[in-house]
Amino acid sequence: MLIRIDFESDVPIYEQLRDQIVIGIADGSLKPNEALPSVRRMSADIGIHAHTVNKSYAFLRDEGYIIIDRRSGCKVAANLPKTDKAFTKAIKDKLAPIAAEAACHGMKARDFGELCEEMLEKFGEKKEEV
Amino acid sequence: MLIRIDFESDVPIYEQLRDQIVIGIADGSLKPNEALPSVRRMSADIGIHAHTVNKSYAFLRDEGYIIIDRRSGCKVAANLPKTDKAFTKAIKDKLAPIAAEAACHGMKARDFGELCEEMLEKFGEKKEEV
Amino acid sequence: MLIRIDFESDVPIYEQLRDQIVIGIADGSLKPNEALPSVRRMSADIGIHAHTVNKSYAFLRDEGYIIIDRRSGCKVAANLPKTDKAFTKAIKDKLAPIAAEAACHGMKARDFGELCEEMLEKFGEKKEEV
Amino acid sequence: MLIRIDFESDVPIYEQLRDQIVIGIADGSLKPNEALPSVRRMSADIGIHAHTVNKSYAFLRDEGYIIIDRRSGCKVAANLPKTDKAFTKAIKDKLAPIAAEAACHGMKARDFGELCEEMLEKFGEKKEEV
DNA sequence: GTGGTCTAGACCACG
DNA sequence: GTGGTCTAGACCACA
Repeated sequence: MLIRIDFESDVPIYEQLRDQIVIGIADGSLKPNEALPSVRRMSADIGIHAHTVNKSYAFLRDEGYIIIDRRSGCKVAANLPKTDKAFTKAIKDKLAPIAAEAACHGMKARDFGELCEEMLEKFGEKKEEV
Repeated sequence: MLIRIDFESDVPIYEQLRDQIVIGIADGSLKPNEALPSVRRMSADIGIHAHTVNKSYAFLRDEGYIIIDRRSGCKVAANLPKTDKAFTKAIKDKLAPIAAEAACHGMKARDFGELCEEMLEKFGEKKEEV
Repeated sequence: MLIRIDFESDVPIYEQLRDQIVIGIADGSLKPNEALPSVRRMSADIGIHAHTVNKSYAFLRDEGYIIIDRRSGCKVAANLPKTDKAFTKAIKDKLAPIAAEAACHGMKARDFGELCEEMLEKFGEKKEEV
Repeated sequence: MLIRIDFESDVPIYEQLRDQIVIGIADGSLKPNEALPSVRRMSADIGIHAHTVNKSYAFLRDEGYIIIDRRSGCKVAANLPKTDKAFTKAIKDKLAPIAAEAACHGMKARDFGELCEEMLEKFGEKKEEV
């Protein structure tokens, strides 16, 4: 699980870290029940404050991606959350501005759909390799 | 062109406004060459400071969505930017964390692709109605 | 004398007009003693307020490029101002930020000098053609 | 790094500040990777509002001169932007009105070229001293 | 009328 | 501590 943070990005570091862990789970680099590096370890590895790692982990826990156990550390949740109505709505809200940008730039609905589909497929492929 | 700002949201107001204008252009509520409300007018309408509106407009101008004409204020660009390599990459970067979330929630690539495709189609439909 | 104004530019229109007239004098499109279009005519031709043309003309007069005669209209000055110490200093001040940009972008002094020299030579060539 | 702002000038303060920082980078007063004063510090030092400094910094960032690091504030970019076609064109556009003025004042192409060359050379000399 | 600049000062997120 | 956001309101240049 390689984490790459762009310190010059306008995206907060804790959010970049959270995103990359979610991507790691999606593509199988991180498997259910697999242990995550401890907060201290992770912060040392990528050179950021433990505080910041903590924030990312807390978000991931609240979203159901990971389990934080005071004694045994963190691990990826065995049962990842499922797609439900609320989740679909949340996804749509996040997608709306991006889809609008694509539409303004003259992208065809079909092409956009395929591009999105491919992105998910890639996660699936990587997962099988692992 | 109805603008709705969520003052509770952690998304900056100027970004919400920017997003909604892009969506407005995408769905045809705002047509190329159509005039936008003046900075003062918009700020009064939605109850935010003129500075904030200004910032949104400046972003939209830099991204090629609107034109700020020295004589007459702001209007939607006649020639919206086209899809190019850089844009596709930017879109993919924005999409990645969302796609990963969907994957983690067990969404099928096919379903995600269709969901995305439908979002763009909706813009097209609304546009034709207008 | 063809005038082209970019209404979307952040450079004020009166300044664009002033600049283009100076360029016209430099390249010989406008010769000493030649009459300029009246304020009214110019404003109608390029579709801007007479007020704005007036401002440009007033600047040009103050800088010694043109003569404004209440009765006979405007004409290019017969004796254009000469290079003196004050002018050289003014030029340098305007040049400084541009030169600094060039330096930061790794441009060689020699190349920058040649680029500048060529720009002036072009004016001279056009002048001879006229 | 001494900053001098002319509050009487018609050139916006944020632009004066931006220009002076670019000049500072050009002449070596500010070296790549060197930290810039924080927004607050700079605003206190030169007696202008933090907003105004912020605007200058944002411009410099967009132009590639400085890096805004989420952790430690601002520093001069390690890899300054290079001269490309777009940059050369931008330079020419900025140079055109100045060159025209020089031509009107009877300056020889050769002299103008040398004057420009010398300006860049000065930056180089100062840089070596540092 | 328009957008742009600047100030003053509050508040927040980030690290 | 840092930069970023937002408000409030003054003032200006432009057209």
